[in-house]
Amino acid sequence: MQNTPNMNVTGMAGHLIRRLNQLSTQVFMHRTQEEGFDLTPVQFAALDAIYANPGLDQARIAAKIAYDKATIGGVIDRLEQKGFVVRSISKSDRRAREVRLTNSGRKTYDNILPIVSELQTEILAGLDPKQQEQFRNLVVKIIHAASGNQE
Amino acid sequence: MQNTPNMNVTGMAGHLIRRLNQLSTQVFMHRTQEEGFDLTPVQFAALDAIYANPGLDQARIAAKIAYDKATIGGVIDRLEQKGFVVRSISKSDRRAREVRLTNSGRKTYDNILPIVSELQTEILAGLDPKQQEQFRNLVVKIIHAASGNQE
DNA sequence: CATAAAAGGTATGTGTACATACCTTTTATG
DNA sequence: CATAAAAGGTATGTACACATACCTTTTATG
Repeated sequence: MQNTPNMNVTGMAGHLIRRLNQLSTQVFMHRTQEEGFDLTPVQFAALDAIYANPGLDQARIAAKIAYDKATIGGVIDRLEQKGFVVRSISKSDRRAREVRLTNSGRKTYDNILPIVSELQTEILAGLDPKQQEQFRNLVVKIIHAASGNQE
Repeated sequence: MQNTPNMNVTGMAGHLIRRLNQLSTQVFMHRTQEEGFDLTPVQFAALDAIYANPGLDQARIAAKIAYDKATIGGVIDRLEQKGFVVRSISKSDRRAREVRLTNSGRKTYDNILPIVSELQTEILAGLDPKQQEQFRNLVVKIIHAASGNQE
């Protein structure tokens, strides 16, 4: 299946990637809801970044998980509504909002993390362990090539 | 990088896939806009499905490109506003809306297809041709495993 | 053939995703 | 040190993405 001008759209990388993302999101939502959680993949990613870096401001959170600052604003809004984080104005920079987990947020994160870790394998269920490893390596290579980036 | 409970979120499959999709969408939008087109990846996918199957109804289009019928409704709305497609009530089933390309839609599709084909390689720029092939094969395997599906 | 179930679409609501514009605050520059 | 440029956030607008509810029409079943 070469990427010639004759290739069907459904065989193109972009289309396959979109479907992969659909699949990934669906597995995440179904599995976590089954366990009684109410978090989206993005909300979980933000929670993770804040857990690892208490007091991080929104711009830094956005950069860490590769998001637009406008998007992250809304995500933090919803995490705040759910009582998982609190925002406070930074003393060193009055423009910045520092974000921290509440006890509820920390507890939720601790409880959901093993489930999220586990469901990663479910997303890649079509691949054996060696292929899963291969897949991850290829994706990391693609992402790194596309942007001089962080992690 | 095994997927252990200790794995960082940014190394998890779900997160990598989300970033891949971001990248893919960005390349699509930037390249096609550079060439003067105003189409999203989803709009292009719909256009392709209609091009290949004139008179297809919305439910069938949605199934072909793996979308929710509610989402496809909006996508077709916008393609109609741009003058690329027309909708008509099916004679054999008055619930169904048959969708067809206009001359403008056909011309736009013909002109944008080579650009979209080309940009697929740009998305996977970090991989050599053999790895790109490997990547596509792995993704197809994942998607097929996740759903008894069409193509 | 009457009625229930199913299917095609639209409407509504939530949540990304991001561009652009805007306001405030900070930093850089002359 | 005044002012411009840059950075942090919010607001607004467009476009997915999908769940749920709802209406209409078709199909299945007794």
